Amino acid sequence: MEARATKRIGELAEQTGITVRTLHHYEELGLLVPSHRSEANHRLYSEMDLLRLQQILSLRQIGLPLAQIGTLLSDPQCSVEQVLQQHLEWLEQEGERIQKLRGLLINLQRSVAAGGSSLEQVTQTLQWTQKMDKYLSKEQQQVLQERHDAMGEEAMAEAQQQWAQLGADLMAAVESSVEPSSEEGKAIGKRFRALMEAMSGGDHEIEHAIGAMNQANPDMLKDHGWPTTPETQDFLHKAVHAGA
Amino acid sequence: MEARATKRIGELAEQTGITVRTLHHYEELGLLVPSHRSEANHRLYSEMDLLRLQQILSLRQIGLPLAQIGTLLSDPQCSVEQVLQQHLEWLEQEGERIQKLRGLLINLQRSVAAGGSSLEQVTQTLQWTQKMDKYLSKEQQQVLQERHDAMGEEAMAEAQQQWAQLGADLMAAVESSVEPSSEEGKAIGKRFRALMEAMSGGDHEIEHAIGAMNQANPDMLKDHGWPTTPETQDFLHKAVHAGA
DNA sequence: GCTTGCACCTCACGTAACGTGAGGCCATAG
DNA sequence: CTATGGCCTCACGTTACGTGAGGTGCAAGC
Repeated sequence: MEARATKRIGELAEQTGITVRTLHHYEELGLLVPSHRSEANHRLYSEMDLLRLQQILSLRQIGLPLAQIGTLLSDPQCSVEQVLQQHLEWLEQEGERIQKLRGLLINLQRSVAAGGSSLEQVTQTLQWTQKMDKYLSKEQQQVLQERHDAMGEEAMAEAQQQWAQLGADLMAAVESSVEPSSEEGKAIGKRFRALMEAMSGGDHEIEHAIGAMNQANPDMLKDHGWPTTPETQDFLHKAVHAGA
Repeated sequence: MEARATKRIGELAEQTGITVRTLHHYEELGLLVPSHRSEANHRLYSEMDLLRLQQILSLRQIGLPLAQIGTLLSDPQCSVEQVLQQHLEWLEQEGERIQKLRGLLINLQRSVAAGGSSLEQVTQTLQWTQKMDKYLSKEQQQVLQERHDAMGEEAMAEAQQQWAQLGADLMAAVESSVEPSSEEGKAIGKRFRALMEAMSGGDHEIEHAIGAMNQANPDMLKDHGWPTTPETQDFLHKAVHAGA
């Protein structure tokens, strides 16, 4: 019954492809305590120890935390399937998170390539997407993204231009006290509707969400030159209503 | 030019949805140092500070480490695109790693569902897949996996049975000093070839890799009851050669 | 006036899985 | 006799904070 422990720590480390420090660490955690010590207090590992280490490394290989491995190896009541299932779920969540970040970064790169590369540009885009996440579902975002992609360079630039022009006209109309219900007012309302529909594809939920988003934080629009005073808001609302 | 700093730390934290401790932390790192302190030594944040914090949070949102954010915000020479590109590559590597682990875990769950749920079973399977990774390319593994899947339950069980029977016969033949070149020996060789081809689909590279794998660590076979003595190895080699 | 409560302050330890020395013991090779 | 090499035991550094512990300044209620 004498289990002679022959392997020294360096050999064991080399055989299993890990470092000496890692074995030290596992001993600190109580994961793998060598069965013997030499008279010079050197660690001596037995075959059993080697087997246990192989188990540890196998479980580590799939990304299990060492604490989990410890309970798995010490507590026979611990269900292996359950641990695996749990870990798998964790992995899938991590995967989703990574993919989400990846998508975000790719979008960001496109935006940087298109616009400026300055930090402010990046921050703007990021805050914008953050708001998008808050107000629009993934499907709705995808719809917008697809419509955006389908437009092409020049169409985008033109739309941009038309929004800017509409904003200026709206501001001027309010400035010169035009009636929202007048022909001029209704024309502005119709132009707004047209641009909005071109953007959302006529999806009213999307339009509503965008409205809420813009209402909640006007700075985003203001930074793009769109008027955000209560008067312009009110005018636009009435003009759209009158033009319908 | 008097930039009055009005927001206290609690308000700033609430407005931006982070904790007070996080703001403390950012100050320790030098990421966000409030522009003023009250006479009671309370932190007072200005609008500029708020903007900087929003930048920090935006960059944090995409998973950038705080140190990177710090250099981005302080060193104007630091290229934003480059950092983004680098981070994207990092993310993709992480994603691959996660997917690989996910696949491993799913395979493992199937194996556990099929065989026993004991820890030893899991470790065996893991070590086996590890060796597979070492000796076979992804494509080769996929070929094996597909053939495995295509076989179905009973066919697998039968193959398993045939391998076991062949192992026993091989051992018995060596035991009773049968000549490898005899009809009985050649029969064993042919049975071996047949089973091997059924497994690999006739791919010689795969067969060679499996041979190397088994040669390098005989324990895997031994644990399945396959004879691994030099004599049986030798007999099998000659018998296959004679039967060809 | 005293106490309570609240927002704030400054340490300082804990987290996961080791890496990386620092300083010392023991044994063998030159 | 010393130089090297393997081993030993601390012990700090890493990431982005969480979580107290113990103290201070300020307003309100008793």
